[in-house]
Amino acid sequence: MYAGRLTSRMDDSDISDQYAPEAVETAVSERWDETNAYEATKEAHADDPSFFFVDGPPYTTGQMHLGTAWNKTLKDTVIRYTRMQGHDVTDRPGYDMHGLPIETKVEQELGFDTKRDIEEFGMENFIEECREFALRNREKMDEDFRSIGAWMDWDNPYQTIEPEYMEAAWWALRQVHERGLVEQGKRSISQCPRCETAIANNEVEYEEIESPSIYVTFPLSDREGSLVIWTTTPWTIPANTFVAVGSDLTYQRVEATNDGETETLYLAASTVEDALSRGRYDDYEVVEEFDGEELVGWGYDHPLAEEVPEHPDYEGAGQVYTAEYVEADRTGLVHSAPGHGQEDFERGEELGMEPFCPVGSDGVYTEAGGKYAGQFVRDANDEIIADLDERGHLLASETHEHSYGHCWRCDTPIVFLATDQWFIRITEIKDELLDNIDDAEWHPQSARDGRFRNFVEEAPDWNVSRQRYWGIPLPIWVPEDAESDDDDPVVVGTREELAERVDQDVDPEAIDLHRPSVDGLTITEDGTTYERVPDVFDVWFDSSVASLGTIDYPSDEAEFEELWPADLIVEAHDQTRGWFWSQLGMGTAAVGESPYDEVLMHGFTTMGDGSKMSKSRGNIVEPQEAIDAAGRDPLRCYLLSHEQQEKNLAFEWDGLHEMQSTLNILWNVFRFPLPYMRLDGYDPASPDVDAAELEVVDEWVLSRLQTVEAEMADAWSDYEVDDALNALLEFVTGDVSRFYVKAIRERMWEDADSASKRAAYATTATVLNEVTRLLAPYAPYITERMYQHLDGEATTVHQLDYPEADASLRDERLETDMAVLRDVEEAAANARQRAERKLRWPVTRVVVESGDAATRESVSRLRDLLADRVNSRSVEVVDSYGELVEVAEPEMSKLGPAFGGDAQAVMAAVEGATRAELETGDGLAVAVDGETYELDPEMVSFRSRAPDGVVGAGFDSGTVYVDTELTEGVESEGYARDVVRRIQEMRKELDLDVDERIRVSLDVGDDRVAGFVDDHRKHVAEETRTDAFVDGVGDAEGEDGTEGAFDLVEEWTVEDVAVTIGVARVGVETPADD
RNA sequence: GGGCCAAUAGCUCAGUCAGGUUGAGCGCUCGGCUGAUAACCGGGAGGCCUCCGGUUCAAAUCCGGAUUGGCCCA
Repeated sequence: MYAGRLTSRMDDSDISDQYAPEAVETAVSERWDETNAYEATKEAHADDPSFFFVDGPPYTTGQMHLGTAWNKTLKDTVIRYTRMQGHDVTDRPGYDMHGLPIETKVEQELGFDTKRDIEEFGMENFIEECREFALRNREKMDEDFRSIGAWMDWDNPYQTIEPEYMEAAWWALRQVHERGLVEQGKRSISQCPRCETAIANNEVEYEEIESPSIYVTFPLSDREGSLVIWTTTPWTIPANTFVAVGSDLTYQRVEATNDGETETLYLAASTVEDALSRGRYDDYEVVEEFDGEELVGWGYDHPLAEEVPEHPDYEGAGQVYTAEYVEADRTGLVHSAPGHGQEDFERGEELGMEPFCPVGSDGVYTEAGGKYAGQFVRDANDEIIADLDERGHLLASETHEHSYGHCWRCDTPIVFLATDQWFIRITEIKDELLDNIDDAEWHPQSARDGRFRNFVEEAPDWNVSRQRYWGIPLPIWVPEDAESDDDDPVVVGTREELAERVDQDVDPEAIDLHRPSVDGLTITEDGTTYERVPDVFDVWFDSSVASLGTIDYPSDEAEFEELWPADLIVEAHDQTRGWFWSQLGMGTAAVGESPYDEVLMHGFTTMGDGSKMSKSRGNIVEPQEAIDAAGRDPLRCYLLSHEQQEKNLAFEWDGLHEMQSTLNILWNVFRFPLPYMRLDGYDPASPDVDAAELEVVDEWVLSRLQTVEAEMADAWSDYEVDDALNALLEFVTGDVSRFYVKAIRERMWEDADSASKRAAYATTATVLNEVTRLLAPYAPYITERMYQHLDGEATTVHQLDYPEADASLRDERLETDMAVLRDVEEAAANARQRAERKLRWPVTRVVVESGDAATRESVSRLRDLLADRVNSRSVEVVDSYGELVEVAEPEMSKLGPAFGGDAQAVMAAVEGATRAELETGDGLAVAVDGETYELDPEMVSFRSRAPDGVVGAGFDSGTVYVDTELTEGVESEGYARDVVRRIQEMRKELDLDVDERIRVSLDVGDDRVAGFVDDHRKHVAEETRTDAFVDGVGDAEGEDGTEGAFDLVEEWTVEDVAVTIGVARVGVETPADD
C-alpha cells in the first residue's frame, strides 16, 4: 500500500503552478518502482483474453535513436491501450544479437583485418568477445527504452543468442526441410571479399565509384567478324561463358574502317553510332541486319583463351543466347558469366550451364584463373585490359562512374561469386506466400497490397548460410564422404534430438549451440557418417523466427498452442523487405501460415526539411536531448501526434515544445478546480453526474466527452493512433480549457455551497478522470500523477479500464447548438473588438441575424447562456436585421459627365449619405452649398451599414450585431467590474487564500465614476470577499482610526480615471461588518 | 535503373479515398480575460495548394509527365 495516499491525494501543495515534466516524471518513476506498478498492471489483466504482441528485435550495435524511440513508444502505447481494453498482452521485448555487424565491430576493436586474424585469436575467444559486445549493448539499450517509459518485460527479454531461441531457428529449418524446401546449391551471391562471406542484398550499400568501362570484341569462330560487348568488370571476362542478345532487338553487321583497315563487327543497331565513335573508327558501313533470334547459336572464341586455359569450353559454352536482361544499351550484346553475375547465373542455369568461377571467397583468383591466379580480382583489371589489347580484342577503354554495391559494415566493394550456399526455395511456394499475405491485415492496407506484394512476387530463393562465426550454426549434417552427395542431409530440429543422434555425449540442457561446440559433432546412421556444415545462419534468419522465439517454442509448446500466430507487429516501413518479409517467409515455409495477423507500419524520423538524420551529416537528434528539453510525455505525444502509418516524421524542436505547452494546458485544467474542491471537501474520485443538477455547459462538455471517446475508439479500431490522440488533445484545449473552464469559473468561485457548484465539480471531476485514462497510454507519467491526485484507489492508472462512450450522456443537438453559439460568440468578440468595447463592460443588446432557421433555433435555445458569454443585457434572434442603414456610394463614371466641374463636390456630398437623406419622395437629390442636384439612380449605389453605435461581424451562417450604446447602467457596471478585477489582482499578488476575507479602501479620482462604484459596493464586496470598505488610502499609515496599514496599496488607471485601492487582510476572528 | 511514399501559410501538418469558396497549431502582430494570470483566450496579416499538361461546368483533390526529398530494391 502506498503510504499516506489519502493525505497526498487531497493536498495539492505538491501540484506545481506550472507543468514541470521532469519533476512529474521523476516522482512517478519512483512511485512505479515503490508500488511495482508494472507488475500490478499485468496482474490486473492476467485473466483477460490473451493478446500476442511480438516485438521486432532491434539490433544490438547502437543505442536508441529517435526512430527506435518512436517505434518503442508506439509499441508501448499500443500495449498499454490494449491492456486497458481488457487483454493479457505478451510484452516480451527482443534483441537481435548475432551477425556480421557485431563481428565487424569486434574485429575493429581487436584490430583484425582478415578471417585469418580471427582463426589465430581462436574462434571460441572471438565468439565470446561477440557475446560480450552484444550483451553490453543490450543493457544500454534496455536503459534507453525504459527511459521513455516503455513498459515491457525488461527482466525477461528474448535474445537471439539464447539456446531456446536458437533452437527455434533449428526447429524452423527442420520443418522447412521436411517440406523439401532446403537445398544446397551454387548461387551467385554478393560476397564481401574482406569479411569472406556472403552478405544479404539488404546489407549492400550503394556508392558511386569509378570503374573501367571497356568494349571488347569476341571473335566469331564460325564466320568472319566479332561480337562487341561492354563491361565495367574486366575481371569477370576470364569466366565468360556465353553472350546474350535481346530477342526483340535488331542487330547489324557493320564494316568499320580505321586507318584503312576494315573490321567486321556485330552489335545492336541503335548502338552502332555511339560504340564505333568510342572505338575511334573513321567510317563504317551497315552491311546486313539480323533479329536477335538469328544470332542464337553463333559460336565465338574466348578472348582470353590462352591466359585462362580452364575457361568454359564445354558443349554449349561460347555461344550466343537470348536473355531478358539485355537492353539496347552500349552494344546490345552482354558478356555473361554465370560464375559471377546473378542474372547470368539464373540464365545459365536455365540453359543448363555449369557456372565457372575462378575466384575464391577472398576475391583472389584460384588456380583456375590461369595467368591471373593469386591476384585480387580488381587488381587484375589492368592486366586483363592490357592482355585484351595485346590480342586485338580491345575496341575501347574508358572509365565509368556508377553506383556499385559495398559491404555495409566494412565498406569494401562486393564481388559476385557463384558459391555453394544453403537455400530455402521459397520460389517453390510463391503462391502460398501470396495467399498468406491476404491473411494479415495491414495498417495501412495499401502498403500490403503495394510495396509488400510487389516484393514478395519478385523475391528470389532465400540464401540462409553465411561463412562466419557469430551466428546460429546451421543444424545441417552432410555425409563426410563427398561422393555421397546425393544423400539427403540430416537436419536436426532440437537440442534433445541433437543429443540423441550425435555420436558424442551431449547434455541437451547444458550445451551452448554456438560454434565451435557443435562443429565437431558427428552423426552416424545407416553406415554413413555425417558432419556439420561449418556455416552459420544469416542473421535475418534469426529474427524470422521471432514469433516462435518470443514464446520459447519448441521448448515450450503450451504457449504456442494458445497464442500463435501474433496478433500484432509494429515496425517501420524499411521492414517491408526485412522483418515483415522474413517472418512471412518463415511462417509459410515452416508452418504454412502467416505468423502475424496484423501489421502496423510506421515511418522514419527525418529532419525538419525531410532530409535524413545521419551521423555523417551531424544532424542526429538524440532522444535524451529531446527529453531534457521537453520531457518524456511531451516527446511521446509529439511522436504519436503525427501520422503513424507509413509516413515519415520530420522532427522539429518547435513542435516538441508546442506539445509541452499543450500538456501544460491539460495540467492547468487539472489543477484549476483543486483548491475549490479542497475547500468544500469535495472528493473528485467518484463523481456522480447522474445525481447532479447539471447546467447546460455541463451537459455539453459531458456530451462532447462521449463523442471524443467514440471518435477515439473509431480511430483506434484502425490503429489511427494519432487521430485518437489529436481528438483528445483538441477536446482538452478547445472544449475544456477554452470554453468549459471559462464557463464555470464563476460557479467555482461562489462562496456558498450550491447545487450548481456541486454539478460543476462532478462534471469537472468526470472529465478529468476520463481524460486521464484516455491519455494514459500516450502520456503515462502525467496521467499517473493526475490519477494519483484525483483518485489513487488503484496502484496505477494503467491497470484500469479504458473509458467507453456512454450514449445516455450524448446529446448531439446540444453539441450542434453549442457549436453555433461558439461561432456567434466569436463573432461578437470580433465586433466588440472593432467597437473597442472590452468584454468586462456590458452591452445593451446583441442581435443575431441568420437566414438559416436551424441556426436561429440553436441560438434561441441557448439565448441565456449566450447573453452571459457575450456580456449583453439582451439577445435578439432575427432572420433579417431591420435597422440597417443604406449608405450611398457615388458612381463617378456617371457623376463626372453629368456635373462637370461640380462633380467633385457632389461626390463628396453623396459619399456616406444615407438613402433617407438623399430621397426626395420621387427621386434622389443632394444639396451642395444650398444648391440642389437631382441624381439619376445609376449615379448612386447603396450598401448596408449598421446604425451608429452598432457593430456587426459575420459568422458561418449569419451576422452578429453588437449594440455598444452607453447607458448609465452599462457604465456603472463596467467601472464596478473594472474595480473588482483590480482588487482580485491584488488579492492574487498578496497570495491570499481563496477564502480569505479582506478590507478595502477605494479612492476614485472622478466623482461621477466614484458614484458608479458606490452604487455597486455590495456587488464588489461579494465578488472580492470584502468584509468592509474603509477610508484611509492616501493618508499616512494608521492615522485613519482603522487598524493600521494596508497590506497592499496600488494606483490603477481605469478608463483614464485614477483609482487607488488599498487591501488589508482581516483576521479570522474579525466579524464581517458591512 | 525499378517499386512505393511525400510536396498545401514563415514552420509543422489536416484536407486528397468519395472533385464544389484551402483549414488548424506554432510563430508574428494587435487585443481580451472576475481567483488556471510567468497561465489562458480572441482578432488580424500571411497561400500561383512544387511545376507542366489532360479529364470535367468545376481540380489541392482524378489522370499523365517533370522536379525535389524519403524508404526499399537493382
